[in-house]
Amino acid sequence: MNDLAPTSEFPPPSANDPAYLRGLNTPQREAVLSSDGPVLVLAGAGTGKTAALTARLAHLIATRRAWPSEILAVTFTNKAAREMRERVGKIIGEAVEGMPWLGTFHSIGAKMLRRHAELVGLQSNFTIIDTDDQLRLLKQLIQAADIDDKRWPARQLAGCIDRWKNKGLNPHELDAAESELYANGRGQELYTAYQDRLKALNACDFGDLLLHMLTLLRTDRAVLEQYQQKFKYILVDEYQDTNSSQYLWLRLLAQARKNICCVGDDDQSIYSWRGAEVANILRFEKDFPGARIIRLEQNYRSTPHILGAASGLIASNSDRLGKTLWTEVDAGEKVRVLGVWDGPEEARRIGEELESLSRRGISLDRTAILVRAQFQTREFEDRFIAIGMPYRIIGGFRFYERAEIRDALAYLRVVNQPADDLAFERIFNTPKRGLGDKALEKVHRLARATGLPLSAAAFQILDSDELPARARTALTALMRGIARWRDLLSTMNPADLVRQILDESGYTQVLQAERSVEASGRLENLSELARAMEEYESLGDFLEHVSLVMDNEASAEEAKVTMMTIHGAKGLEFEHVFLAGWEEGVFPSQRALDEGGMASLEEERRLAYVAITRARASCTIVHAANRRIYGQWTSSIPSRFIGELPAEHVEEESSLTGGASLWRAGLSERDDPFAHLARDPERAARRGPGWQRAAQVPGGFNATPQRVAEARSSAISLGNAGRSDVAIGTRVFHQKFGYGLVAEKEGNKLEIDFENSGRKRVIDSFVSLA
DNA sequence: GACGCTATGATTAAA
DNA sequence: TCATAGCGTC
Repeated sequence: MNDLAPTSEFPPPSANDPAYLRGLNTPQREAVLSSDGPVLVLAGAGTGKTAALTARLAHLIATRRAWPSEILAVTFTNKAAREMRERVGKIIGEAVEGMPWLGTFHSIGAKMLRRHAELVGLQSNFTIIDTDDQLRLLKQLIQAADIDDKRWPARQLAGCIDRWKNKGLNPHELDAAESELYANGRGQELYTAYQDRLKALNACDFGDLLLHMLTLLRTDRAVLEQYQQKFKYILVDEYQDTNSSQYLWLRLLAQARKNICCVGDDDQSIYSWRGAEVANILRFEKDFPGARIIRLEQNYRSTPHILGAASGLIASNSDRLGKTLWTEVDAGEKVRVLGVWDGPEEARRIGEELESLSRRGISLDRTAILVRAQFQTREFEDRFIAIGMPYRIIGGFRFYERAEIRDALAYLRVVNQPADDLAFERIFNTPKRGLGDKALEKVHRLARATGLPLSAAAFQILDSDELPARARTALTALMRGIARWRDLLSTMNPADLVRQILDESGYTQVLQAERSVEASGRLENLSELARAMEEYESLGDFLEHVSLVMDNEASAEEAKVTMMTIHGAKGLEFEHVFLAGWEEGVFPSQRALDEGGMASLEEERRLAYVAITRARASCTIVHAANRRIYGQWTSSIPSRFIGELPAEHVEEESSLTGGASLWRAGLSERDDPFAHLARDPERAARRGPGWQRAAQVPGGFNATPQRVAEARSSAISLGNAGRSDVAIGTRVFHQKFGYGLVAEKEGNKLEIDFENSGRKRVIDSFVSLA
């Protein structure tokens, strides 16, 4: 147990203590006051980690050890960053405004990268593409490489690339085994092509924000030293979630001064599947010899039974740094384990419990239902709609992922960054303006032939007869718009600009004409977007913000029960928590077990630990004997995690004859709840990784990066000299118009007298010598 | 180019 | 079961 005696080297609490130290316990004080040298704070769930962290920041600034601008403080989510900024602001006041380096790994990476973009072959106004753009781009590359995208889906390649970037590997640094992960060893080739393409588009994906910076810090001594000098103190939240790339990045930055403080909890590491390495936390002492390790173990959140149940469960894991959570609170309910017949009953029972809590005057805002996977929320939705139980589901679509928002952003991106081909493709025929695949293909061909971005090629193609009259009219209107909007960019504020764009592009009109509830919701979202933009001075600022930060704030009107995944609940707490679907196959997830074996089981167990420790006053675990999975009724057995809860902290209840304890005794791992899948050989065959093996058609893809070209805002020729093998009088052939003689030549634009179609204006890259 | 059918596959998720 | 992506037809 902890004692109240102060650590000898630090002064004991006194009345003269600055405000930020008051109310902290001994280890928390230690975490705040041990400002110099490497420190690892192992902070258990609910142990006042954020309080200690913010106090530490305040302490560094108050004691003049560093200016706010000399502290690097990184978090994983915007929410955490915002919260820290707010709390530090409360302590140190205005000075928090001067903390430019408090943010997420990605926002800080982006900020640094914009300063040094040219060193990695980008311009500082590079676009940050999201996963949607990424997939479309990869799809194109996969097709260009003649790979069957059925066998080797773009998603999978995206997953590999993500993985490589998480590990800090550039394309040339992949070994054969990594490259083997995609298309029989063509992973490296595709990764290279992808990176080249991104550079040509003057774009980055999320992983690049870290990887490019890491590469720079590794290879450019001047840049590294600059930042090592700048950051006197480094602070890292949720250290157990760092991936290799982030780890290496931190280690380089911290190497000079070694004033690094990492806060984390190995028991709450639940993101290994997205590249997090618990090993980072385990090897901290090796990386920074003499590091001070501080444990925060006093829990201010949960009752002893809840802590006891959670601690007992996590004790089954191996390789823990080990912490013993304790609390001064001494009363409280046991964790309740409830066995029900099936999914609908689970929803019914939890609904009743919530109603009863509500009747006892407990706000539904303080309750939550946590699930392993999003699909489990459906059962509850059905029930709650029926009984009128107010609920909110966290997760799913975010604001900027909505189609209309992405469309609007695509317009802005094209205006802001002419080389953004992905955005241009998106708006090309949105709203529908009669420009189909054929027209896009033409523009593509010209862009490829000239090395211009799509929007520049589109301007050019208007001066020719390549497009049918209708398409040309439509494209002319679009391009005139783009030119106009680009002109307005410097004079008009971004909010007004987006309104004008939506208006003039016909986007608003189409939605207004629809007159559906959906459409009006979209219009609503778009005006919300414009409103959000009013805070920004330049479009560039806004786009940076939106790609990294924007998320939808939950509206707080009526009290509602919250439904979300356990992953989503990490870092949150609720008075009363319901944990649904604790059955083998659902939780622990069969899929995780199949893929990762023992390591995954332990991660699932940590997930269970996170789930239980979200609860302050009560925690109810529910398991159903029958559940419909993918439309098939499946009988299931209670999760092994239920059996691992220490009996003295648990109270069982069952609506079934025989009781839940019956199952607990005998049935453990022998039943496969997904056995029905195995009985259906055709379905089962599709589950295995066997389909990944297949011969690939070899094909060459030209990986040479295109040069990033600025498009002009008018349709004049870009000074292109045109082909030298074509002159007036040359006989040429054109796909659509046939044979003809060149009559006029101006740059790359030709006027040709065609034998059958008369005189036409065409662009030289569309003709061949006859 | 729009619509409708069929095949397919299906955690967790931040920036 | 259910959502979606891709394909084929009008």
